[in-house]
Amino acid sequence: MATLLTIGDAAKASGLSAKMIRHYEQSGLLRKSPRTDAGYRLYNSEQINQLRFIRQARSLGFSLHDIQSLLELWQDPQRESRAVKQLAQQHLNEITSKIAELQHMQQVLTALADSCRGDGSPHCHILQQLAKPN
Amino acid sequence: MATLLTIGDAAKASGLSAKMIRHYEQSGLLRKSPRTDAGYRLYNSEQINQLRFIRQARSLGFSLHDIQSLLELWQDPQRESRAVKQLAQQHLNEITSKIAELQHMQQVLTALADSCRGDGSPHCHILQQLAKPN
DNA sequence: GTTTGACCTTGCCATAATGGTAAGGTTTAG
DNA sequence: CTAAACCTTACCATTATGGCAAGGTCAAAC
Repeated sequence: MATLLTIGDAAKASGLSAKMIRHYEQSGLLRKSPRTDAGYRLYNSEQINQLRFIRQARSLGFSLHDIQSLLELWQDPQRESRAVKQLAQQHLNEITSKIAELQHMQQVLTALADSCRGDGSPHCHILQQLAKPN
Repeated sequence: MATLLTIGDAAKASGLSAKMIRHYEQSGLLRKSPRTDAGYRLYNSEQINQLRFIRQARSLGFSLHDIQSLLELWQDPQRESRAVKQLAQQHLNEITSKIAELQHMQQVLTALADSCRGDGSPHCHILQQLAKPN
């Protein structure tokens, strides 16, 4: 029953690109997959699940480095959920800082844009402000 | 009166790194600066102002590509503030989308983390969820 | 006058994740 | 048999920044 998919089908099934699947293999995130005689990679359903796992973790913004740890934890029956939660919490902290940073930019930039007429005249508060020797 | 600074002092005065100043020059953002006989770059106060302009635009998240446009607009007395405002507005839109994307991650990840005990047991809702064939 | 430390120069490599392209082999359908 | 649609590897590009190395320069101290 072990249906084997070539990389293109594995890509479709997982939502990743074939390019990225190769890249994950080459960077050690995935074990080298078996090949046909012609050298084509083949994926079984367990590996498709791993690819989906990776895609979902990527969609939450985890780095490949973190995902490597997550995969190891996932496959370790002896894992402590503490370790997983800690990874998640750290990543959440990074997300939160990035949001804060972007919101700060957003706030400053909004104020600047609001104070620029945006018409045909050369006068522009945005440029004035950027040019100020703060 | 034209006080000339070497690149290290220009870096200190502008808040950029010497490395980046060279990089900006090499990538066409800045004109090639004059050199001493020994080949040291020299910066006058006008150029220091440009460097500050760049630093401030970078701190608002503008790409170097956008900054090139901003610099050109800044130096063009015939500019229309419309053009500047449009750049700012586009960048603001990108910032806003990124914030939304990060907030979505934050929300999903917070819910996941909250539902993980984070203790010594292997059971972990985070891993379960990542493994689900969504 | 020489040494020394703090500069400066260029050039190359690395990062993170992804896409593109090119040159060539394989498989499948017509 | 041929053409389309796959697959393979290898290399290059992106974005902004940092690091390192090998070597030239300058100023101050001795």
